[in-house]
Order: sequence, then C-alpha cells, then structure tokens
Amino acid sequence: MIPASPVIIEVAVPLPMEKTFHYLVPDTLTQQAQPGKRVFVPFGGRKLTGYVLALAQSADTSKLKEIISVLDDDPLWTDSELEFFRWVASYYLHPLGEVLKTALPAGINLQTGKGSDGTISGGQKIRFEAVYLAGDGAAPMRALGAKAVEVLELIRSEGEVPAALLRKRFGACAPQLKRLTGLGLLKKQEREIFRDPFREETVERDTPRQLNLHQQTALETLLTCLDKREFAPYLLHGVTGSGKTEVYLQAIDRALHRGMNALVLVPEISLTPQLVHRFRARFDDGIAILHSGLSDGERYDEWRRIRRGLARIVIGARSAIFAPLENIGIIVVDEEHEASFKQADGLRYNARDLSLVRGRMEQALVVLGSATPLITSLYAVEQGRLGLLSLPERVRGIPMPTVETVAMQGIKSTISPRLHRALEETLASKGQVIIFLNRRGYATFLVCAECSQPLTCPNCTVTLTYHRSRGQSVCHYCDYTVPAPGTCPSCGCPELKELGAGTERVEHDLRELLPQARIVRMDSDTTSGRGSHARLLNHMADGSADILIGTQMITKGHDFPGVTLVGVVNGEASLHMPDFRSAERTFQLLSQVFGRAGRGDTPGRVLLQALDPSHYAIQCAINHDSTDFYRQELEFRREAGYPPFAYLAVLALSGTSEQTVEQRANTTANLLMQIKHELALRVELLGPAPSPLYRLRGRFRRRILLKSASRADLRRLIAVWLSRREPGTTVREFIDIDPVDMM
DNA sequence: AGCACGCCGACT
DNA sequence: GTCGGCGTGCTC
Repeated sequence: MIPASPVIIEVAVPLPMEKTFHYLVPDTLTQQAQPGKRVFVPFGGRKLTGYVLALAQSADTSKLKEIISVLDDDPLWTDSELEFFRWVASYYLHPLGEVLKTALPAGINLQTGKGSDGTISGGQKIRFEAVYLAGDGAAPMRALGAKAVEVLELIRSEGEVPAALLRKRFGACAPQLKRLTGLGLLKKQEREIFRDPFREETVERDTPRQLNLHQQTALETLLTCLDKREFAPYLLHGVTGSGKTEVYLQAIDRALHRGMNALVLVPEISLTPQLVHRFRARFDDGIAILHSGLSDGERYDEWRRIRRGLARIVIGARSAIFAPLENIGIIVVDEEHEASFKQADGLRYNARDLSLVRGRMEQALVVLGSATPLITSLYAVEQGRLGLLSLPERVRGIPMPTVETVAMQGIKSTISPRLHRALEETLASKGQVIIFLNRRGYATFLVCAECSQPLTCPNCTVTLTYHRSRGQSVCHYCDYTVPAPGTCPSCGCPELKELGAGTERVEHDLRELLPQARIVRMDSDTTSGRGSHARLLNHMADGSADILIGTQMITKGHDFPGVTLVGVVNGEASLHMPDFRSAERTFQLLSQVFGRAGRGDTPGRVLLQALDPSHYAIQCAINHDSTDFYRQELEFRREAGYPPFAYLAVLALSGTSEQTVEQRANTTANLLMQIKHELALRVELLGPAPSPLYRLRGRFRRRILLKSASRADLRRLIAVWLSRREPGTTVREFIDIDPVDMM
C-alpha cells in the first residue's frame, strides 16, 4: 500500500504577524481537522490556539510540527464569515489570526507558557445539566415506591424535566431516578445550558404602534427591500423623538417572518436598557445581547446560542458585528454617528462601516439610523451610495423644543440669571431639568496667580483638568495626576486660580442657587461603579431627582417625558477641540441634547449659554436644521482643504529609548515622503504627531499621522512602506480614520 | 506577543 | 571576570 500523503493545514495564529503557519495533522485527527475550527498547536516552545484556514499542500514537510489536538467539534465560522474576516484583516491591515480572536468571545482560547510544566490556561466551561425524559420501557409500576411513581408521573406529563427541578420538587431522589432509568422507564440526557443575562426578568407584551405618514413611507421602502433579499444600504434620518425605533422594530418583524435574522448595533448597550426592553417586549424569538457588561461565561453562552441558531435577533455594541449570526436579513446601526462604534486599539475597526460590508456580503438590508448623521453618510447619500429615508417630524405631533440663547459676555457666574429663573419656573411647575456641559471636573484648569501659567501635563503638553473633590489635577490624555491645588511648577507660587467650569462646579453652584432641588450629577467620575449609570438615570425616571447634570453621556439612551427644560452651559466648548470635525461633533452633540427636551406632553424649552453662539454649528442646531448644517460644513471643509471625510493613517513607533524612537520617526517620515512621490499619491504627512513623545510603562512612543482624501491612496502607501521599512525596526502600524483619537 | 540570543556597561 | 539591560530575530 502506498503511504497516504501527509495532511497539512494552514493555521492563523493570534499574534501580531502577517504570516500563517503550516502544520501536519496526525492520522487520528484527519477527520476532525477542518477549516474554521480551532487547533491546539506547538509554537516556538509554547503551545497556543490557532485557527485552521484551509487544507494546504507543501512539498517540504521536514520543518513542520504536528498539531496537538482539534479543539472544536464543529467549525466556529461559516465560509462567508471567514470571507468577511479576511476582508476585515486586509482592510484594517491587521493579522487574520488576531481578527479571528477578536471575533470570538474572550477567554476561550487555550495557551501554555514556555515552561515545561505544561499548565494550560484559558478555556471557558460549557455548563451541562441532566434532563430526564420518559423512556419506552413498560416495567411494572407495582415494583416502584410511591416517590418513584410521583417522579415518573411528573416526567410523563411534562415530557422532559431537568434534574435540578426534580431535586427542588422531591428532595433527594437520586436512587429513584437510578432505579427508573435502570428499568428503562426514564432516559437521562446531558444538555448544554446557557447562562441567561436576563435572569428571570419578565416583560409585558407590546404590540406594533401606529405609524405616522413619514414612518409608514420609510417602512414601506424597507419592507420592499427585505422582500427582494438584496443588499440595500439606507440612512434613516429622523429628528429626535421621530420614532426610528418603531420603524426598526417593524422592519425586523418582517425579516423574521420571511425567515431571516436581524442584527442590531447600538453605541453602548449598557446605556440603552430601554431599547433592549422594547425589543424583548415585541419579539418572542430568541434575543441575544452582547455587551461589555457580560461576564466571559455569559458572553460565551450568548455566542453559542447565536451559533446554534437559538437567537434570531442579536443586539449588541460594536463587537456584535462579528456575531456568528447566519442568514442576516437586516442590520440596524442605531445612532450611526456615535464614535463608540469605533474600536480604538488592537483591531481598529468601525462597526458602522463594517455593517455595510457585512450587509453587502450577506445580501442584507442595512439601516443606519440617526437624528444627526455623519457628514460621511450624508455625503454618501448625495453620491447615491446610500438611500435616504427621512422622518422630519416627532411622533404624535409633539413639537421640537424652542431654543433660546443666552450671551454670556459680562456674566461671571456659571448659571446665568435667565437660566436660574427658568430653573425656578420649571421646578415650580414640577418639571424636570437636564443641564448639559461637555466638561467634567470642577474648574477646567488651574492658573498661577503670579505668572498666569496654566498647569499642564509634562507628558502631553495639554492643560490639566482640576478635580476638586478628588483634590487632584488630572491629564485627561495620559492620566498624569498631581495633588491640587498645589503650587505653580514654573514659579513656585503657592496660589493657583480656578478657571473655566466643569460639571462638578456647576453642581456646586446649582446647590447654592437652588438648595431645595434634588440634583444628580452624571459623568465618568460618578459612574465608575457597575450599575451606577442605571441607578443615576433611575432617579430621573422615577421622579426622585429634579435636575440631572452631566456630560455627553446624558445625551443618549433614555427618554424622560418629565424633562421640559434643558440648559446648556458653555455651548461652544466642543467647538474648540483640536479636530477638523469639531463643528460636526458640536452640531451632533447640541442637537442630541436639545432633543431631550419636551418628549412628553409639555413642549420643551432649551436655554443655551455661550459666549458666542453665532457659529453655524450652533445656529443650525438651534434651528433643528441638519440640511443647512450639512451644506455649510461641506463648504467649510472645502475651504479649509479637508475632504468631506478624511482618512487618516497613524504609524505608531515604539521603542525603549527616546533616541531610537526619534530616529525611527525621522527615517520613517522620509521614507514615506519618498514613496508618496514615487507613487504620485495625494497624501499629506501631518506629523510626527503633535502630541510629543510620551513615556508609558517604560517605553517611548511616537506617532506619525498621514492624511489623505482617499483611503486607497493610504493603503497603497502603507503597503509599499511595509515592504520597505528598514529591517529590525519594531514598528506597529495601523489605520485610523479619526484624528480626534490621536491628538 | 513571547522568548532566546547576543552584545556592551557597572558590579558581587 | 559575570549580571543584566536592550536591540534583533524567530516562531510551522
């Protein structure tokens, strides 16, 4: 007999390497080793989990090692999912092995250290429970005790009963069960169980709501697309309170009826319990929830429920775009403008963008919903790449809130007399208030009374933010912290003045102005604990608070009908961020905040405090006119030389000495310029990044920023640069598309 | 990413 | 003379 040629597989390993590796499959494993499964492999002295990509041929098998075991009974991914992950890996210039690892629930991979002790770490347990079913045996009942008869009767009437329930009902009944099973009257089965993040929480059923004309029109378009089962990307542009969720719900309902499944992406699921609640009230089909609040075990269980087809609706934060959901008919991205759809480290993906890619591969309907879409999206609409559906009116004929501006010139207090008066009126009429300001801390910063130098971070050269209750000045970029107020580092003067206002300061001032008001403050300083976010919001929901003060996190995920007044302190704050998108951000932020007012039956009122409210971003938000904003913003970008949307590459250099990193930055920048000219690319070198060299855990880093009007240009540049960079430089590279993350 | 190997400075 | 820092290269 001719010896069979050895079976070789191509394996991706979850390490920052572009390479894939080949392994021999021992005879005993050839049946099991298939693409899409995980394998446990020896790798450079240790053992780790790899992902089988394909069967491979190789002439030279001498250097190949054998796989140790196959970790999965069934492939983890379908072919089309693997195709999607390959696309992701190539688009974001990230190793496929790491992409696959990211797509999997955390903590299920096995690994060993280099040591010979071979301790295997990692791996999640699947929990099983025993279930008893009636068997076919017809043994005589008289041979049984009374308890055994009761047990048998229960199981016969129920069909199947988990062992835990039997224990609860009958106490210790193991001997009886053993006896019954032995007689063939019962059958025992081990069944996989899933930890349920909903626990025993029950929801009241909900029925589809009556749609207004605009909702109806939008829905009909979506339903037509669903019936055609082809890729159809849409922007659902609906003002705050226009009933976008109801449109999603009814479109998803149709998809489910057509036998297709639904994927719903939300910015921060732990912030949107109301949305999840509405889904659970509407649908009987399994709903899986994926978010950061789940334990690894729960997440793993949800993942398996989806893979097994037990959940037909998946709701989750950005990583849910990788959910193993098959037969996707519709993908909804709610609040598509939210920055939290971007993963900022590791695999730097944007779930909003990926929803379009996956939707195209799955022939699905993709709905991007927002009251304040990205400029990118509106541009895509203009270009005809995205369909537009508009909901220009609020549901039930509720009017948009009226917005008044308060010019703050010459007003020293954080709360103007006019806002103070409005607060008193609102509280007197039992209304609730939201006070928004995009800055946490007490005063923004401390300034030396002597030399007027603001306190700055020695690493990042940004101004330190003063947190009075913590008694610290903190750098919001690198977390550098000094005791506050402290002394001036430049002249040693012990007297420091407070300048600017943060949420803490506003809370302090409001308590003085309105001692009787019940005030809660919500920002990242007061929501550190698990569940604290929901607790604070509950104070507003149940009416035990009158005023909610907060940063941007108060702008989303809730709907308080009692809020009739919204106050904005320092409305232009976000306009002065070092980001070419600051106007876009400001418009979105203000529109969202304004939208919190008057969602009940009383019309909403907004007071906007600003030194200078004349900027078009502020004016357009005041007039609830996003079309006008879009026009002016494109105009601004054209004049300032920014593309409608910019692509930005970041090359991050790191090393252990300042000199090497500095040198690498220079040689890399030179090389990039050279390649740029050779390839005749429209790419701009923006840096060595404006943030100076900073030291983190003993390592120095530096970044180089590249801007381009076209992503293709950047990718070509980086591809050539990757092949040419000097050997030996330990450079990590990645693409990002938003400069605010880097400055 | 880990980890080994190898090369130069300050130490028992 | 060694210990140990870091820079470099390799992992089927």
